[in-house]
Amino acid sequence: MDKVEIPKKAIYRLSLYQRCLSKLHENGKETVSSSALAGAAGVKPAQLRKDLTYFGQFGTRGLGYSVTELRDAIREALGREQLQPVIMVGAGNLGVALLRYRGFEKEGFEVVAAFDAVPEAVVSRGISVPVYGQGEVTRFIRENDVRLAILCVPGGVAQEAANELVGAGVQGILNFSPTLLQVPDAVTVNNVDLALELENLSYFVSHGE
Amino acid sequence: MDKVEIPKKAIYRLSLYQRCLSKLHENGKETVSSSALAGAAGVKPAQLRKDLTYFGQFGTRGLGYSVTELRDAIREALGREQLQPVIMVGAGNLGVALLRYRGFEKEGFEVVAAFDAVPEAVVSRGISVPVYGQGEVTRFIRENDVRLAILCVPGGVAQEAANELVGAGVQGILNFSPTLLQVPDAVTVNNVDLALELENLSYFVSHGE
DNA sequence: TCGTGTGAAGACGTTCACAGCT
DNA sequence: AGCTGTGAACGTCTTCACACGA
Repeated sequence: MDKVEIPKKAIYRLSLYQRCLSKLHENGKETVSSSALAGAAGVKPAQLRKDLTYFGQFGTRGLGYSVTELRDAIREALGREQLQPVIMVGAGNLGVALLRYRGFEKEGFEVVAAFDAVPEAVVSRGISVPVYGQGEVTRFIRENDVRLAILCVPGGVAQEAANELVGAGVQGILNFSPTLLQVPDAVTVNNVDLALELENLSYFVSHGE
Repeated sequence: MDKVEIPKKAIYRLSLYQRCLSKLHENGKETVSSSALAGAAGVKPAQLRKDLTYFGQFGTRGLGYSVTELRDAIREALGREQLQPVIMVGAGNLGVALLRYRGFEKEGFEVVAAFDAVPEAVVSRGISVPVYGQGEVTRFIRENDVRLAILCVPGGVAQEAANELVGAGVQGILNFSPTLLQVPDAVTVNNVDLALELENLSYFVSHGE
C-alpha cells in the first residue's frame, strides 16, 4: 500500500529513538539535534534523519527536533497510541519468566492473560495475570479483540498453537520457540531464538582476534 | 583477517542450517539437497549454497549434501566443536527464568554459574547452578576461562556490569537489558530487546491490511 | 540429467554531501 | 550560521542463471 517501502530495520530504530526521547524528556530536554539523538541511539545522524523522512518532517532546520513532538509523532507512526492487549501462550519456564519480568509493561503493553496446556500447574507460581487452559485461547482472543501474542510453547506444538492464534484473529506473534512458523502473509512473526543468539556469539568469540 | 567478508546474517543462518541438519539426521536422512534444506530453514536454495561457499565446498554435484558431513562442517565453522562455558550475570526474574529454561543446553552450551548483587535471594529459587555474589565475577571468569556471558541485570547497571565482564576477559555478551553497551571492538554484543520486538510487531499489526 | 558452485546482476539499506529553510 | 531534508553514490546482501562435475 505504501509507495516507498519502509525498511524493517528502520521500524526497529524508531522504537529505539522513542525510548531515547522519553529519557531526554525525563531529563528536562526540550529540543534535540539529529546528531545528539543519533548518538544516544547508537546510529549515525544521517540515518536518523533518513528514518524520520519515511514518516514525515518533524524538525526545524537550524534548530533540531522538539523532544515531545517527535516522541508523539513516532508513537503515532508506530501505532502505539493506545494500550495494546497481549496474551502469553505457553506458561512453562520461559513463559512464566517473561510474565514475571515486567519489561513489556514499562513500554506500554499489557499482558492480559496466559494460556497453558496444564494451567493448574502454573497458577501456583505467583503470577498476577489469569491463567487459562489452552482450549480457551480462541474464545478469549475473539472476545477481547487481541491482536498480539507471545508464543512460548515447546517447539513441537508451536505451529499448532500458531494456527489457533491466527485462526482466532491474532495478527502479530512474538515467537520464542525454535520453530519456523508458517503463517499467512497478513500475520507478522518476530522470532527470538535465544540459542541461536548464543551460537552466533560463539562464532565471533572463536574468530575474533 | 578474512579476504572476503562473511555477512553477519550468514552466520545466523548457518546455526539454523545446523539445527535443521540435526533434525534430518534424527529422522534418518543421509543426504539432502540445497532446496530441501533451504525449505526447512525458510530461505532460498541459492542463499543456502552461497552461505556455504563462504566456508568451503561440502556438496556433491548432482547429489546434494551428506547430512552428517555438512553438520560437522558447519559446527567446525561456527567454532562449536567443544562445549562452551557460559555465565549468567544478573539473576532477577529474567535471569532466573532463563536459567530454568534449558534451551541453551540443548544446543550445547553449559551455564556454569550465575551472579547477582543479592545472591542469597536467588538461591531459594530452585536453580541447579551455583549463584555467587556480583563481586566474584572477575575471579570466576579468570579462573574458569569464561568467554561468554548472558547479561540480565537492570538497565541502570548494565554498562557497569559489562565493563567488569570485559575487563575480566569475556569476549561475547548476550545482552537482555535495554541498554546500548559500549564495549571494545574485540568484544561482540548481541542485543535481545524484548520490549523492542513487541513494539516492532505492533507496527506491523497496525499497518497490515 | 541433476544439483552444486559461482560470477554477474539486482535489490536493498546506508552514508554522503549539499541545497534550502529558519 | 546551523541543522534538517533528500537525491545520489556507495556498499552490502540476495537472487539469478548457467557452467561444471557426478
